[in-house]
Order: sequence, then C-alpha cells, then structure tokens
Amino acid sequence: MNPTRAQALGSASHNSHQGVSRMRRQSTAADGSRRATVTDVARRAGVSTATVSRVMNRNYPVAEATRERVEAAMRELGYVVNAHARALAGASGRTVGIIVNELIDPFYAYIARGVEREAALGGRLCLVCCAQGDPQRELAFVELMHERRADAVIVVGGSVADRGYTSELARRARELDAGGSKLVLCGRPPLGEQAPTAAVEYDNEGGAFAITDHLLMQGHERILYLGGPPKLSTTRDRLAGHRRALELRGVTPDPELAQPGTFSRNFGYRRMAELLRDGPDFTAVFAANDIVAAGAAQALEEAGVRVPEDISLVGYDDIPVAQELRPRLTTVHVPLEEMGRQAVRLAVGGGDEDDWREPTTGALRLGTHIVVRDSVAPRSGRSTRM
Amino acid sequence: MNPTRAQALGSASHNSHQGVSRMRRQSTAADGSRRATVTDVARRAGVSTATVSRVMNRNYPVAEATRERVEAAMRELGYVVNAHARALAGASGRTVGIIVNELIDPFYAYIARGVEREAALGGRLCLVCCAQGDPQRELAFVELMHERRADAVIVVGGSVADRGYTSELARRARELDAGGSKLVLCGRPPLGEQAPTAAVEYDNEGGAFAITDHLLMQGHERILYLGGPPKLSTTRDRLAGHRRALELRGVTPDPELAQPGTFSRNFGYRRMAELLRDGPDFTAVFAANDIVAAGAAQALEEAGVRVPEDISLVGYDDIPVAQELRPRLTTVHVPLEEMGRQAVRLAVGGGDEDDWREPTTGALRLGTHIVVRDSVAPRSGRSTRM
DNA sequence: CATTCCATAGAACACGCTTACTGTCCGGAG
DNA sequence: CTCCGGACAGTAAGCGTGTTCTATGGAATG
Repeated sequence: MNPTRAQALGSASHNSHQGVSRMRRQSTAADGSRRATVTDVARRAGVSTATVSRVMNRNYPVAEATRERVEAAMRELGYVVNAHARALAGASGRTVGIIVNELIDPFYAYIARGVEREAALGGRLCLVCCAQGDPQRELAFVELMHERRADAVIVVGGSVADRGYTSELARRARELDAGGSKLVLCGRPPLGEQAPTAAVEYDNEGGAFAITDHLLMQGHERILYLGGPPKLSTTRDRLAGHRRALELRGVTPDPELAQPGTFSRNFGYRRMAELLRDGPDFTAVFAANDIVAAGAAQALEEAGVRVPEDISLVGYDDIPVAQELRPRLTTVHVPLEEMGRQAVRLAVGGGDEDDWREPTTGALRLGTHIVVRDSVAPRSGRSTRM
Repeated sequence: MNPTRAQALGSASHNSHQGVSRMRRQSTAADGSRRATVTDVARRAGVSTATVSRVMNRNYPVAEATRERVEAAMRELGYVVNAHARALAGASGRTVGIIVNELIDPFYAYIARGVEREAALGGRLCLVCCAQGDPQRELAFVELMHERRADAVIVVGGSVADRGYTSELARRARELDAGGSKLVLCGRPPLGEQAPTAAVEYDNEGGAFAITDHLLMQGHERILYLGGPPKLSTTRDRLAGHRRALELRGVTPDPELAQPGTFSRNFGYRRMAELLRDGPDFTAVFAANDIVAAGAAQALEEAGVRVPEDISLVGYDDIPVAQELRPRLTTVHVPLEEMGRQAVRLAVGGGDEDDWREPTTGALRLGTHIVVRDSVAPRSGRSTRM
C-alpha cells in the first residue's frame, strides 16, 4: 500500500528517514527553545491546561481576569495551537481536500476557487492536489487526504469508466464515510448505489444539446465534434447531447464527424489543421471545450478560413479565454465556482447553525446555458466542400 | 486572536459548536464501527502496536511472516493511518502551505502548480489559500498554516510596504522558524534582517527594463504605463525598470504617462478607453501585466485603433492569454512554475538524500526575458496626437 | 554445556490538546 | 446559621502513533 502510493506520486522513498529528519528538526533550535505548548502557557499564567483550552475555545465560562492573564501569556510566549493535537483530541481537522487534474486549467481553477472560498467561510483550510489525469495518482491523493482526516474529499472532473478504478474509489468512499468524512464527486457521474458519496453535477448533456441546436438553427448540419478524451464521462455526455440534438432535427450523426482526442489546445490546433488540409466536409465545429476551441481557432486563422463567415465555431465551459478570442467565442456556460461551493456545502453543511440536515449521499445538478457571442453565423452555401 | 482571525476570514462563529459536531460525528456510525486504529490492527494480527508501526514505517526489522499478517489485518480492517497522531508523535506533517491572491489568476496558478508538483515529489500535500489581496487575510492564513505545522509557508505575490503589516509578518516568520518551519517569500522583497525567511524572486526590474528598451528601440518615446496597484512592490519594481530604461536613452519620464490602478482586465479596459477618448499622447502602452493588456487591447479595438500599426502594446508575465490575443502579445516571460518549485526546495530541501545543506534564509533570483510577438511595431509618425 | 549475540517483539511513555468529572468558594434562600 | 446552587478552576483520562528500553528465544561461539 505504501510503496504503491509512493510510486503513484513519483516520490522518492521518504518513509525511511522520517526518524532522522525529526532528529534534525529538534536539534534545529540551537537556543534550546521549542514551540510553546498549552502546558507552558498554563504555567506562565498560573492556571491549569484546562483553563487555557477553555480560553481558546470559548466553550466554558472563564473569569475575565483569568482570561486576560492567559491571553497575555499566550502572546508573550508566541503560542500557536497545534492543530494536530487538537484534531487528535477530538475536534475536526477543519480541512477539506480537493483533487483536480490541473490547477492552471481555468475549468478546475474556478471550481477550486469555489471550494476554497466556501471552505474558508467555515474556517477550514483546503488541501489541493493535481492528479494530472492519472487515476492512480488520484486514488493516492484520496488516501493521503483520508490520512489527514479531511472533512471532505472532493474529486473533480470527468472519470473513465474503468472497472477496477471505480471499485477502488468506491472502497475509499466507504472508508471515508465510516470515519465521518465524505467523498464528493464534482462534475462526474455517481459511483453506484453501494458507494456513500455526495455529488454535484452540471447539465453537461443539456448544454451540448442547446449549443448544437443553436448551430442547427443557423442551418449547420455537418458539425465536427472536436477533442475530449473519448472514454471520459465528460466527452460521453457532451457527445450524447450533441447527438440527441442532431437526431431531433432529423440529422443523422456521421461517425466521421466525431473526432475526440484530448482537452488540449495543441490537439485542437493540430487536428483541425489536418482536417482543413484534407478539405473540410463540415460547416461548423463544436470543440469539446474552450481550450480546444482556441487551438482550432488558430488553425482556422492560419489556413485563412474565416470564422464565422466560412466556418462557425463553438466551445464549452465559458472560461475567460472565450472572451479574448477573435471572434469572441460562443460557448456553454458552466457554473464552475458555484459547483465548488456546493460541493463543500454538501459535505460539511453551511458551516452555520442550519447544520442539522444530515448531508448524506446528497446529489445536486446545476444548470448550464449557452452564451452567444460572435463565432457563429448562418451557414453560407460556399462553406461546404470549399 | 481567535476572533480577529475569524473576522479576517469572514467566517461564521464556528468555535462554539465544535463539541456538538463531534458528537454527531461519532454517532454517525450507526453500526458502532469507527475507524480502525493501530491497536485494532495489532489485536487482529496478534502482535503489539509497536510492530504494526514498524511494518508501516519499514524502519526496523520485522519477520516476513509477521509483516504479512499485519498487512493482511490492515487490509481487512480498511486501516488508514491517522496523520494527526503521526505528526503529533514527532514526524513531520508533510505539508506545505501556499497563499496566493487568486487561484484563477494564471500568474498565481502557475506558481501554485510548481509548488504542488515539487511538494508531491517529496510526498507532501499542499494547503492552498486565497488572500484576495487582503493583508489581514494573508496573515490569518499564515497563522492557520502554522497551527497545522506546515513544513513551509509560501506567500506569493507583491506586497504593500505597510509598516504594521511587515512587522507582523516578520513576527510570524520568527515563530515559524522557532518551530522548524520556514516562511518563504515568493515574488516579493525580503522582510529585513531580523526575519528568518527564504525568498525566491524574479528579475522584475530587469524585465521591465528590457521590454521598455525594446519599445525605445522601435522609436517609441512616449510610453504609457498602465495598471498595477500603485503601492505594490511589483508595481514599484516594474516602474523602476521602466524608468531606468527611459533615462538611459535620455528620455525624461513624464508623470502623466504613469497610470497605475489595479491588475484587473476591467481596469485596463476602462482606463484605456478613457485615455483614448481624450486623444492619446503616447505611441506605446506598457501594461502592468498581460491581463491589463487584454483589457487595453479590447479598448483599443473598440476605438478602432490598430495594434501595432497605430499604437504598440506590451504586457508582463507571459501567461497563456498573451498567445490568444490578436495581435499576439509581446511580453516579459517570468519562470512562474520554476519559482514555485524553488520555493519549496528552498524550504524543505530536495526531498532526497542531498538534504544536508541547512536551508536557512536562502534567497534566489530567477531571470526574466522578453518574448517578442506581434504587438509592437516601429513608431509611425501618424500615431502621435492622432 | 555455558555464554554471547542477533533477530524480533512487547511494554510503556511521550507528543499537545480536549473534556468529563471533581472540587472549591461564594452569595442567597430557607 | 445551614444548605444549596452557580461560577470557576483543577485533575486526569484519553485521542492514535512513534520510539526507547527491555525481554525472549535460538543460533553461534567458546
């Protein structure tokens, strides 16, 4: 278990010399000073440790004069409470964990922001990890956060429907739940009935439906779907919405027009450049997300294809880059920050008094809507088979 | 101390019902099951707790047969070590903290990525907080991280030269240091001699000098400096480099051309729109960062001013948006991710055996360089006083 | 066969804090 | 004057691990 995890994180073997590092740490304080403890504060203030604790936690009456003496002692000693000891003694660790693919991807960054802000409202701190799309890393981080007794562990983003991975994650969910923590799925489908998780999703399929319909209304029938890992739940849902819209308008989906790949700008650029070289057989492009759209836009630009006059282009997610592209990108807005907020609320309650509803296995689905900008135009005759 | 912090984080009073929330937590496990402990594992495997500990940490010989029995017991019980207890018993918490202004700002996101990755290499987890530009929030977060005994607390981004704030942060630095942790300043000037900190900076002044010189070489002499909080160290340094370049070429800086404000896109847009309305008295714009540049670019576009033919535009930071703007933005590259990595290395060592150098009060300065794209052109006669 | 040594394993304490349980002292009610 | 309850404060028992010190059995040595 341990070696597996270390491997998944690509870490050097660090278990072996915890002892030595501790030795060094202790001897670091050359002047013999260590951190002040409750005992030190109590001694200095002439009270018992219990009283010091009560002063800090304000959960028991303490005489004003005593309080002041204790607070003075804390100040003079530079006392800082040890959260580990506190957590061990029974209080919550006041920590939530979030695992994303990439911090620099605005999709995840906005969700992380929501999580961080909502957590801070409850006086909680936020453990953030990047799994970089590797399920093994993700599992390893879930475990690490469980070790730290995070109140909630939030895993963000689409998931692959791998059998072993799913059952492994379900096991972690049960273990977390048994300890009073919660695994929260954010932007991905539930794990099945036997896994006690909370979930906050967004209407992925509906957004794809809506924006495809938007293209159809403009006369586009041959729409290229570009990018997104083919086995990811996110891609599956977006493609599903896309196809449903096509079929509803009586357009038969052409397998040739589904070109999944990755969520990277680079993929959008390269694949689009290739397709343009062959002579495009489509009048519109539905990029799997805005980042892919940015790459595609560059390829179109370099090929001298005008957007939207020659080819229309849409994205998904509505991250800031959508407003910087020229033409500005029509896309699907996803309430990313709100998802993050709801994820922690679902797991730890509002942080306020209204904390009574048992937040068990809650599920939540937020709406999406399309944002019309300048990258879509009615289909022009000339654009097909240029 | 406590109320102050709660206030700074805008949190509801959460200290009062820690007790009740704990009660609920315990009673949550309706089947009476709690988390398995070392004692449980030991009992099940028929060994002592010491042996279980030794199996986990591999720091003491254990017979193969015993090891297997213990590992089986751990698996069957779904045992997950309690990091709080472990940290309390002496081991490092294996945590680093990072405090940024905004997670969704790529400047900070890249640094955070570097921190996270380097931390993960050492098997450490990452506490991430957003101070949102509020020094009080920042101090509160430093304290919370100290409570958690983070191996390092990394504060990122420019700082205001406020007397009280600086001394307060210096005090935190000393307290952290006394406990064997380290405060790391990332992208901001040192605190002074009596504060034991590490620091990783980048050549802010030099980058501003270089890109200003680049504009001068193209014949621009009236250069607008746009955005950036006026009292922030970042702004101070960038302006200093800018002015040094001007003076070196014999151009007298015009106070009218320094228009600080904020680092927001919105500021860049609005201020630039206003200035264009008055009739611009400059031929080039040096935006305080790429985000401000994006806003300025939009204002220029809407005013029908061509970039770079009529007015040249440069930014700072070289975040991805610089490549999406049209024309693509000439800017100053800052090694953001590397800064993050170095920040944790400085504080906790490489994580490998070469850990022997005492990482005390280290300082590091990384280079910057300009990236020439398409947003600068030689000054044209027509562009002045259009 | 007695002695020494090594490989294991256990007992017990320390880590810093919270909290249930026990006082103690006081004023006011009976 | 006695008794009782409220307001404080102290004692001590954990919380779950790591680590030191000690103990045991068998192998190796004399």
